Amino acid sequence: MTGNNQERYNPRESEPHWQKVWDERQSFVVSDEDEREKYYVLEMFPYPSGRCHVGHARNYTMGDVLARYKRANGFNVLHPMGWDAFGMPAENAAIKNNAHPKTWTHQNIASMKDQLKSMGFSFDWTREIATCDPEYYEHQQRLFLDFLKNDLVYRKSSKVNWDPVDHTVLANEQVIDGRGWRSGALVEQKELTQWFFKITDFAEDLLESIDTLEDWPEKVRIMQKNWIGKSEGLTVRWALDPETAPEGHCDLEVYTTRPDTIFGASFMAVAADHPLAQAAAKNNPELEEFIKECRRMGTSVAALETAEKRGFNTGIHVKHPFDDNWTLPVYVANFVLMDYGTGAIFGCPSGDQRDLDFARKYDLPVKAVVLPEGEDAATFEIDDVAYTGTGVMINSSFLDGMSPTEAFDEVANRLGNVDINGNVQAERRVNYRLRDWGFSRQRYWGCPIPVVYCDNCGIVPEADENLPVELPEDVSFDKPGNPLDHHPTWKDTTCPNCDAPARRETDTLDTFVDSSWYFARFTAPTASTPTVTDTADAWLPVDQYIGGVEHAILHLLYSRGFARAMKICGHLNVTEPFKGLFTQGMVTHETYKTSQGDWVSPEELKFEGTGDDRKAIHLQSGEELKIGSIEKMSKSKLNVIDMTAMAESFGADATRWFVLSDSPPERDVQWTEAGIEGVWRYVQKLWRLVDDANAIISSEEDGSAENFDSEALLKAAHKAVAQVSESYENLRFNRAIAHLYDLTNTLSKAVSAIKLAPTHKERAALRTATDFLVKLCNPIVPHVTETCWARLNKDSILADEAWPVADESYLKEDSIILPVQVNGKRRGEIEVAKDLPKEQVEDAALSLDAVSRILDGKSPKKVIVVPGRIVNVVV
RNA sequence: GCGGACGUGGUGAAAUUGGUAAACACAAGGGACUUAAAAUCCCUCGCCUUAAUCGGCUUACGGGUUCAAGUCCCGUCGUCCGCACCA
Repeated sequence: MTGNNQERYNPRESEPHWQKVWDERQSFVVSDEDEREKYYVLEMFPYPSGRCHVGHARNYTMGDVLARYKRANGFNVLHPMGWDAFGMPAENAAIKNNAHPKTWTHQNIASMKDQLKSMGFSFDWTREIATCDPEYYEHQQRLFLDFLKNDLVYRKSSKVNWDPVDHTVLANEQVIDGRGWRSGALVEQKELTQWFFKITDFAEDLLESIDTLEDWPEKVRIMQKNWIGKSEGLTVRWALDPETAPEGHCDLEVYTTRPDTIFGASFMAVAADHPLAQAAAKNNPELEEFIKECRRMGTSVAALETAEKRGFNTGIHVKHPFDDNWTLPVYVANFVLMDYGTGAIFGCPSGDQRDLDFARKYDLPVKAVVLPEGEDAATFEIDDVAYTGTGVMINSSFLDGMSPTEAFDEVANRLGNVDINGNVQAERRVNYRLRDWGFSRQRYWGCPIPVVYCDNCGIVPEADENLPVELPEDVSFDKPGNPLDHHPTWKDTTCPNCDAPARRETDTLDTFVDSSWYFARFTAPTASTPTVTDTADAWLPVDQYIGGVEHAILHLLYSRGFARAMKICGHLNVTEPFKGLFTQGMVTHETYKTSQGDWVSPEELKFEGTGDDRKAIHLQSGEELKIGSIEKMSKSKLNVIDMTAMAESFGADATRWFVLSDSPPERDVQWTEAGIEGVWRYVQKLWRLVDDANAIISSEEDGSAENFDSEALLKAAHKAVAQVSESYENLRFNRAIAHLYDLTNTLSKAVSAIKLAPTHKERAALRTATDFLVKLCNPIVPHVTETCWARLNKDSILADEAWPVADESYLKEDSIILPVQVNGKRRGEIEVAKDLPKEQVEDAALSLDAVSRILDGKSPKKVIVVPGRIVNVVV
């Protein structure tokens, strides 16, 4: 390092400067007319919670690096940004601070947009959309009406969490230990008629097409497959014992994927909402109380399934399909879901852990019916672990000796021919775990559902010319419940059909609807129809979609379902909206709470002590805070670190580099600022190094003596181009950074090796290596590299420059170093020509001192030569 | 409870996907330069043993497959994400 330059790179000056230059030149504004090949990079758009946090920084930096890299590679890159702007926090702010959701949201958007701009992200801001703007949701309403016309949405009754004190519907998140978060009242389940999107129409296609999503992470594909949950089973009708059957009920239909275990059945269980349970409860107050208790559990599956398994014997009995004299009790059980299958099961304790736990609890028989290989039928017993594997049927009458698969078919065939109360007793049925998407919300801050209820005409779609159905602004949040419903006049309208007075739908759409098609709207953000089909087809699918793993199922599945529905309605022609998916790891942080249970932000506390004695002290009150678990950064838990706080001290470039360095992008990271000083030093070093190199490059004098190996420098430079390009291509940003450090170190050594006037060759090598380094770093640190580029006397800006190309001839290695192992342990290494024949490699390895010492004159048992990799001598 | 992942030095991690474990960094320690500090540069840095080399051990834990395992298989423990009204 010559180190004679005492100047420093100043991001405070350079960053706004280059942002202005890019802005003025419209460097990132993309045109539909461009002839070059398209590339659509999209990061999941943010909810405008107020400020961007470092998790956002990680997400958007990844997308930006890819966008800039692809642009330099000659693609016409679409890289838009917008706002997922409807949602509960805006209403909560309205209740808490008396801020109107619209004002609150727009202020947040303005502030977050400033933050994003200051980070130098290459978004095409001319395409910005906010889902809460009528210009956006008008088209969403159009989509809704098209779906309605095409039979893709419908109404049905379903359950919500009901707060009986606040008279309001609660989100699962607002139910804490079975109580409403504000009122503290025990939550009840309540039936409401709501709007549903028929995503199950696409279940089979959504499942099958997963195999075509080759650029998706395997884990997401597995999760979606499991979520759709296709199973092939049997519905079986069990005759009720007439003695015990409630009036009007003669059989009970269950769904099972294991009809082979039918002789292991020991009880029946139905959901609390099952008609048979309802009927049985009519003259059984205790059962009625039990059912009521089940309804107090909230609606989330996680809550239901983690609750203690409980059942209530209804006194009803069923007859076993293969034995009239065998009756089984019918229970109402809190773990049976009305939504899945038929809402009723038969319990086979030996073959299902949950059934076994239930049987042990209520002292029901446990009979093994599948014998694992290697066990003896006479002694095999189920203790407290159910056996779910395969084997041979036992204790199962005519099924004995069959495999479970054969037994499945046998049961299906036999019962398929039996008539019970006018129906076949058993039918094969393909079942999906996937349910239709209930997307009505009883809230204000969402897209109004454009339908009208007319006493004459019933449910009437709003006329197209009346769209958008706009949210009223004069709403009050004084009382709980849906402000749209409370509004004195808003719901009064006239029927688009008959002009009679009518009422508007007061439910709004789930915010997941907003994000299920925004990627399509970005392709024509101001069009007077939801999309312009040709334009959408030209841009879609999104080539690389980047966002958190937490969206692996719902958002991505809904979007896939919407794309199919939009295709049916003619808005798109693609089926799969996201060709490539990258799920970044979450940025996590400790959480802190006061003794009252209020969350405290990390900015409002200090630490005392270390290790086990570490204490968090609230700055304001001096109170010792409870240090909670490490969780995903979220506004609701206040464990967020502001995105630009670091940028204000160290610059956007250093922040961008920092969030990508070290950790692989798909891995969760616990946020820490440790290391940012090192990045700051690197940015300074890069700038200084370019400056020093430039001084040498631009000197006119050619020396005659070599200062450094210029061939080696060129080799390193070209190798870096290959490695860094490959890393960007595969979104392995941490590896790209390691390679960039390597090239920087090599270049830096060359520059500081210059003691005499450099030769012409040396200056040429330095020029190439320096240009490459600056270009390779540019996607991550675009501001400082533009400054460097200008320093190198270039008359272009880097944003317009093409990506460097590695010269293959520099990438070849003539000789390689092979490690030599003896019995799998490394004992030495040999340097050999790259294509040296195996025998000669073997000889070279055996002649190593370390090897011959161990061999001690004996000949080896075997020598394994893996070309280009390793030699292993087995003794 | 169910589904999906992850676990490597003081720290973040790398390992061409079964082939030299610890690349590249951060932190720490030592040194050079300086009146001093900052900045910068050089050196050391998994553990044990040794003056140093040599040697031995080491990828959460316990088994297994293989010439060879961080990587594949089985089990255990821990952490995180999702579970349909948070976004």
